Amino acid sequence: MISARGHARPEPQARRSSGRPAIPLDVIVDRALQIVDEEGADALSMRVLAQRLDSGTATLYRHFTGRAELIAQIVDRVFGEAALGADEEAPTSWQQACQAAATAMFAALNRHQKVAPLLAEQVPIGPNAMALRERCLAMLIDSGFPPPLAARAYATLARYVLGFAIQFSTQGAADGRDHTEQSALFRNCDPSQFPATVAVADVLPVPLDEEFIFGLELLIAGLSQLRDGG
Amino acid sequence: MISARGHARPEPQARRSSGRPAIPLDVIVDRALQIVDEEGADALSMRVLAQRLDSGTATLYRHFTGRAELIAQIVDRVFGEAALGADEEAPTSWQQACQAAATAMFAALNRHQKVAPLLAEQVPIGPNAMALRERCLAMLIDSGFPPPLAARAYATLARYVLGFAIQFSTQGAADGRDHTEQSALFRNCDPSQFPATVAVADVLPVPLDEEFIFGLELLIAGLSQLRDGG
DNA sequence: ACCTGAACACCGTTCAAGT
DNA sequence: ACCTGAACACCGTTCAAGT
Repeated sequence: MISARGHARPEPQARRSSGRPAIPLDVIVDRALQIVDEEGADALSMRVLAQRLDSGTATLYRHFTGRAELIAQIVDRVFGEAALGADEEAPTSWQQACQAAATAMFAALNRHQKVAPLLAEQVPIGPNAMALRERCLAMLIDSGFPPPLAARAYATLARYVLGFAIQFSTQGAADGRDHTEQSALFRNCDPSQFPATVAVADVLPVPLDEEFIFGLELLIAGLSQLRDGG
Repeated sequence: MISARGHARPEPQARRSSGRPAIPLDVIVDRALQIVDEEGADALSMRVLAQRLDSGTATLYRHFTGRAELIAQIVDRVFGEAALGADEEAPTSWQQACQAAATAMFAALNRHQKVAPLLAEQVPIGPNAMALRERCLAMLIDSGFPPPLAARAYATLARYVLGFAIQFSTQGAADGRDHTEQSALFRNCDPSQFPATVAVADVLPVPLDEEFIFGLELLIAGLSQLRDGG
């Protein structure tokens, strides 16, 4: 309330007329991620993004060379969240560290379910993605993994997380098929044609995070054997 | 050459004028897959597909309710190839059967590298995908896996393959970054900022199929332990 | 200097009109 | 009955013209 109407600038934050208060890049990426979260990746067009920012499409091309770069920044923001999540715990073993990192990435992609398909469009080389990869690889090497094994371990874990995260984007999506609906679909198969499918559908739905942990522990257990001289 | 000019129909196979020789659905899907293979998923538009078939976009909507259904059929065709590949070997253990199935799917997606992102758009429920899942689940249950374990095992393997296959679509793609170029990119990182990344990049590139087998064997070894009472 | 409306060449989808 | 041109409401991207 201090000097609320003191040396006020003309039009404190009016409707973004023709001044130069360029929109900060963070705000653009925030809004873009928001659109993806709320309405899906298909809903993110340069036009609607510009509109949400009270701007024009041409203005966006001042910040990004094109849609691909915008998407790269959205993806890297999610990697940033994953890095934060992985930091929360102080692991005492490389097994715990791997589990924490993979789970943090999984959680970040869970929070932003519609982002996963965007990961398929390009190899993540944003700063947050680079930092996260470096941290994981360094941790593995420090834990006694020879570099070739560390490389394979990281690649395997990363792709496992990605494969799982993609499942998010097809659940509760536009086609309205979520995880439990999907198991209902399998349960209603012709039992004479698909007996095994029906049998496991009866035992489903398994929560997705439980399915994720299941395979993650398999991989980590396998890595343990390899490292300790399998 | 028998009666080559006998009771010839008018215009043997001329330029698809206004007759009713409806284009067989297989041909449409063939052509669509061909476009995806050759020019990428983005190049597959209803317009260019119609053009390649000497037809119009509206005609396509007689065979498919929309683009989504066309894509579903393309995806299921690839599952069909995977099923054929898995059939080629007569496995003697569930471990071999899992390896064969996952490898066949991997190989099919390798042959059709640009198809992988399409898998992210919907849960595969085409006939070939259903049949492959049924076969795998039945094989696991027959091998003594309790249904809940079989369900998790299948989900884990399926998502692992998908996560790996997606990597295909980003290599050699429009951005011209392939697997070896990518490792070169990592090798050229700032070594003081990314020492571990540079260290493993020196030891790369690992062929993608070797990376794939590495994690696959980890998963199968882990499943063995679980089933035989871990 | 920075922003913008309007254009260009595309999309998926639909429908009245043709044969 | 089946096919089709042309339209509708969108895209990403660019550029001359505004302030």
